Amino acid sequence: MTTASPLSDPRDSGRKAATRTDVARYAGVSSAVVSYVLNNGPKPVAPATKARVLDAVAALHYRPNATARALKRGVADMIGMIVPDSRNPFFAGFVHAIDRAASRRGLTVLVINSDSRREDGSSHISALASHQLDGLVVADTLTEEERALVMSLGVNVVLVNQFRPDSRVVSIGVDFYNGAKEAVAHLIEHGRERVAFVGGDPGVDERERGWIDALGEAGLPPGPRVRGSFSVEAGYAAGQKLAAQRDQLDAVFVASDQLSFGLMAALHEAGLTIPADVAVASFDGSSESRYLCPPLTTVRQPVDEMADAAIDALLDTSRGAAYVDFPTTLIRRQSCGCHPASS
Amino acid sequence: MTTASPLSDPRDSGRKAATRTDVARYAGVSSAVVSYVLNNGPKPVAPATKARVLDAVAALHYRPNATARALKRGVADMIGMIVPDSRNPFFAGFVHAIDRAASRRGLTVLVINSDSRREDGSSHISALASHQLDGLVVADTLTEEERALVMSLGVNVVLVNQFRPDSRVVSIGVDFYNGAKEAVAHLIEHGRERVAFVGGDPGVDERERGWIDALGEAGLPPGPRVRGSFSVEAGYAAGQKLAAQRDQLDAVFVASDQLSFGLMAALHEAGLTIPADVAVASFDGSSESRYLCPPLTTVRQPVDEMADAAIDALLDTSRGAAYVDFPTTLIRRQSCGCHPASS
DNA sequence: CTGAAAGCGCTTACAG
DNA sequence: CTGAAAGCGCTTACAG
Repeated sequence: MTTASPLSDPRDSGRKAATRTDVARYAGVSSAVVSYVLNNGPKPVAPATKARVLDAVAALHYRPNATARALKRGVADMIGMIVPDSRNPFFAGFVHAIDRAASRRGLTVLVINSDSRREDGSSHISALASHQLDGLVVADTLTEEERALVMSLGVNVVLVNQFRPDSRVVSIGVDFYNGAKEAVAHLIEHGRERVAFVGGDPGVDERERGWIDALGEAGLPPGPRVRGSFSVEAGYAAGQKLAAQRDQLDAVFVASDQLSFGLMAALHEAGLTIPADVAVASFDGSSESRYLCPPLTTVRQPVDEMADAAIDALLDTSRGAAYVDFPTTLIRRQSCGCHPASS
Repeated sequence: MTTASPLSDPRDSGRKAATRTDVARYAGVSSAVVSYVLNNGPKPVAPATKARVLDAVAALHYRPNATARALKRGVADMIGMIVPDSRNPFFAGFVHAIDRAASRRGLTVLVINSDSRREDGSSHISALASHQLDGLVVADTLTEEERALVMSLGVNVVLVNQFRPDSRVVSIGVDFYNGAKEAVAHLIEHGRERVAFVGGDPGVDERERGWIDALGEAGLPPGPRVRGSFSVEAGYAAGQKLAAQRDQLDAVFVASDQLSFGLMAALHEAGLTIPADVAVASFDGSSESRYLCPPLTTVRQPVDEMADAAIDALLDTSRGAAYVDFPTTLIRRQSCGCHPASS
């Protein structure tokens, strides 16, 4: 049985890909010299020889085999990234930022969605690690068991956006607490006194604490609180729930843009006007937030800077465990009650 | 210089990862037998021996090296995917669907965003292909040169969602033409007579033809037409443009949900009511579309089915070049003028 | 049922 | 400046 694929260009079928040996033979040099030329070292090569090698590479359409290179060198010029769900705009943006930062350094990014692999326990993490990764970016909330596994992998790890940073590794995040506090304080400046909270699982989230404290400092009691997952659906459900108790709130602080997306849809369907009936302030600063109706006031996370720092930390192994907190920026748009700049 | 990283668990620092040889020695067998056990073949292994090997694997925390395996076998159990921008919800959904489909078959997906790598010409495609891929899913519009490169890679290729399918390979798409036609016909059923079009680059898009023909069959002339990229920003700009000539239209057919997202924001800002002033019908059926205000009427692409078919085509090399067209489904929500089901 | 050995395509220390 | 050779960690045909 031949492996010639009918899907590939007929002109190429049956023709095997050229290897370094083919190139060496064609150029009349050793395979070592081919490597020296292609890698610009570690040995110098005479210009004339180099030209011959390059000609051979072009003539044979030679493409180096990254797998063989990775096996020999021990690293694959590839970093792994674990996210809960890459469809979530916040993670989509983060993955993209990591991809750009990695790309600038000649690295490829291998992304694993844990939501589509949770069924096989933590084996997706091992599977990821088997690829000779240069490092691993974890943007997912891991169980203690998974954390232990990640630590034991022998690969550099950086945690991003964890609620509970780990003292054993580099963690990069934003100042959830003060970001949340600023947003809630802003709602209070608009005269809101019954500010609800919509967010994630109990106890782990600094944003919830920021919400309580901002209220407390203004002498206000916490409003209704709805916790769930960070999905649009959960936001929608929270919106329905809050709409049903609309007399108990005049504003909501939402822990993620994705949640706000669903929440605002539910509020609209219930006939509530934003911000007149309920003001909304959110968290993340996704690019979509600007296009919601009304445009969403949200606490921006500096995703590009965080991605850059994450890659740097991954590559610079001399750096010990540390927690790096990036500051957030409150983006004031209309959902909180601010007026459009142009009018 | 030691390579022990301060980022890894101190308990592991200095300890090198176990290899198949270590496991073999520990279990008192040959490395071949370790392979037979781990791969369930190709040779049978006595139960007692197998147990010893498994014990050794556990004791040494052995994890097979995927790179070495890929080098030896010639394939990496990995498929590549090229998308223009994984942040776009439509592509994010598609990547996710491909990831799930691949995951079910034990494959990993390596995603390349061409927008963050366009600068280096088509070298990102070669770089992708150097990883011993089992196949390549192309969800990006390629130049003729890039197409030629992809074809010459010697790797199975399937094109998804191309405006212009390629007769040389398997192409998987939806029936853009009839999907668009159905959406526009639906707007006409709502009594709209001046239906605008917002879409992509001139000439390449069957959705534009579907729009014209639906109008033509109803004896209606084409409304205003705005073309650009498929970004939210382009949709916003298109919305501003159409709002400025609001007297020339009473509906818009938009070629993608992402575009609709920006368009609706611009229409709202201009003080227009959807669907009262302008009805909107869109294309893609992203999960977000349901949460827009008002909920977006959109032509759904069966992304999961398409992803499954794409992976099947990639793996089944006996299948020749073909074009597979999936049917679309019109999802009627409120933006076209339909009333909510519940009221 | 088990093992010795070749080889996948690279890189690089070593020798010239 | 160039090359012969070892070796990265696997898989598998071949032999027992």
